[in-house]
Amino acid sequence: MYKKISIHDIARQLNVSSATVSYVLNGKAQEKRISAEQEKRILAFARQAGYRPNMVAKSLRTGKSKTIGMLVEDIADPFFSSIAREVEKIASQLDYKIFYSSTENDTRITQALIKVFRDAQVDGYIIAPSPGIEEEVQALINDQLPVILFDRYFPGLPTVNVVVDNFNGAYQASRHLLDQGFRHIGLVTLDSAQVQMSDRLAGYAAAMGEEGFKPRVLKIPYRLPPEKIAGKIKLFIKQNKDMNGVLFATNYLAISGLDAINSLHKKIPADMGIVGFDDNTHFSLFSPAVTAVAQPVQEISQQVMKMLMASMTDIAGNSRAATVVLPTRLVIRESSLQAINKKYPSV
Amino acid sequence: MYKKISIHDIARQLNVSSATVSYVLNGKAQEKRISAEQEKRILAFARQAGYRPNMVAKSLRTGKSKTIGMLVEDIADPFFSSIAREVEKIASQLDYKIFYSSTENDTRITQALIKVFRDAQVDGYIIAPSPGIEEEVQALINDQLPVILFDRYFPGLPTVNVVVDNFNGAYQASRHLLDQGFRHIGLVTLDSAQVQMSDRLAGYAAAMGEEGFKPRVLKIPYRLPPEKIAGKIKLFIKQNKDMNGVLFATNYLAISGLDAINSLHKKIPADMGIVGFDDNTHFSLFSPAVTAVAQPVQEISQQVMKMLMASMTDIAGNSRAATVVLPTRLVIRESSLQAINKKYPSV
DNA sequence: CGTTTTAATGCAAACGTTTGCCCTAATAAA
DNA sequence: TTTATTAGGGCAAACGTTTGCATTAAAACG
Repeated sequence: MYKKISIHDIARQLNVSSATVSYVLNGKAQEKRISAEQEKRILAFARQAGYRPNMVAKSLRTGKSKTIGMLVEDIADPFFSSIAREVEKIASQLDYKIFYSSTENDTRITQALIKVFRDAQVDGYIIAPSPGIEEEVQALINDQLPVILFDRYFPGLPTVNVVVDNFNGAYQASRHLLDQGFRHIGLVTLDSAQVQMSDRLAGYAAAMGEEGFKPRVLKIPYRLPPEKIAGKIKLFIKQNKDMNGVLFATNYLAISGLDAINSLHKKIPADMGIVGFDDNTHFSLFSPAVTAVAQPVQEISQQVMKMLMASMTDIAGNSRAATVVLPTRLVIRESSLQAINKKYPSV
Repeated sequence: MYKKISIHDIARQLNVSSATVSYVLNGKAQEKRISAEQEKRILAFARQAGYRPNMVAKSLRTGKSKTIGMLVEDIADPFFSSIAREVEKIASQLDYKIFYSSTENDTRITQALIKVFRDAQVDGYIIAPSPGIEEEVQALINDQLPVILFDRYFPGLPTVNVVVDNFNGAYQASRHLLDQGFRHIGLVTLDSAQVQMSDRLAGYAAAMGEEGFKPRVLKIPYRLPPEKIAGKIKLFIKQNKDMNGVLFATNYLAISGLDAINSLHKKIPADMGIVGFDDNTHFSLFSPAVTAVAQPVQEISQQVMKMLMASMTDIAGNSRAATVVLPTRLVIRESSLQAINKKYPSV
């Protein structure tokens, strides 16, 4: 195995101490009053010898790893992977590396992953928390470790959170369907008590309430395979004969929902108007194109990184709990346009 | 800041040496003949004290980081993100963590990222190489570092590669279009000399050759925004009036292509049959559903990890260069069915 | 009873950095 | 001429492990 050159090797070759080399290489020559001449020599030698610092040793000594641990629900989910992409871009500019892992929204898995990150001494945590990890998150806070939660959070914990306005997103989507003349609207959501889901439910319910309609909600268990989801949705539709609109609370529920509606030979939007939560690159290519509540991926990522960097540079624990709420954007496409409007398919 | 307990702390408390503690904690008690009694004591104490090893220190001493660096073209691309997902799953079972980064298929970026990984002392590299990084890859090989290339590779380099049979994939797709009666078929591909692309081109050309047709190829420059891509494709179609079939060499080219064809008001597949390379969860929901050459994501990931682990456990440099070629699967949907077949839309 | 073996453990170096403190010579101040 | 200062840099500990090489006491051997 090849051998990398160390700071000591440089020191020996140049007859200086490794301290001097270290100072120079860290740009502290001035501050430490190393002569300009030495500085040149050392820099030149290091460059020519292809010196590369050993980050591991550096980490051991400084306690900083220049690494961030990021926990998402599923890195293959387009929402999370596009956030990961943006976060990575910003992180690399700031000279940070990222460990990603998928939690599958599972408590045990998430707990284990947090442990792994701790062992690896990551400098900061970016987490889309799964249910039941309040204690672990609290422990991170207690240990003064920088943590940002995103997409959802625990209302009781003093964390820094970055989320979208789920209530309004769902409210607007529901209002839009109502305004388009769909009166009997159902909500297909996850059987989850997580805040992002209950907010969406509340937003939907609020809009229904305004019209004096009572909500009809289908809650799908987590980790159900797509066919089963479609099956449940079919049943839901059959059991609500007069339902002529559906709001889907997540990306993949909408996908399964489309399947279900198609297989019932209902026409969208003639027979049923639909809106999905969380936009998708492909929704515009579906036929009909699917209306969706778009999340500002780039802003979310930027806020996450901004808040994380703030937490990391703050004098330990100085960063206050806070929740950044970003607006969603309703992207109106064909799937939610009432027949009367379809004469002008300008969208 | 809180302070984690170290092996020395345990040793002190228990009046043993840190060596003993280390042995016990690493399961070498037997081998090092630590008495069963001591073993119990130490294990019990460590557990109760919540001891967690410092991976950084461990890495420094052993030279192993239990970390893998993975370079993909774009983590937000569903193909790469789903591979990342599988790889992560296997890796975590093997107790490895993963750094992912997106190269954007850019030489400079990739070079920089490889440097970052080297500095971080990753134990192995999984790379979807961008053009122009032959030297860096060769350098990794020279330094006996475990490297697996996937999706594409450099035919000249003695690396371990995991790819799909791009030639046959494209050949079968082209044959399928021909067999469905589409005679004048174009290929929309990337302006890239990378092996996966040239293989797809060759497969397409071979099928055309069998029928005595001459290929018509549109090469799209890298990193062109979707609208521009669509524009070029429109032009391509206009300039080839008799063209009635198109094979798209990548996922996102197909997406832009659909846009282009729609805006020209051509009907798929009546006016034009199409097939995309690389399947997508949503292709089945498009209207018409899009035929695609599916890549075996799971197998790719498994092979990648298998080969990587083999490289890592081999006595340095013992792992021979090899190229694992996995078959693709043509998923036939409506977009490639000639009118005559559409009477039986059984697919 | 002297000599080997073996069982059970300890010592301390090493991994490559960073950093608080020390040292020496020369210059400036008094 | 003393005494402070300053410039320029070196020493060595420390970060938390792992591991080659002792070391010691008891047991086994001859």
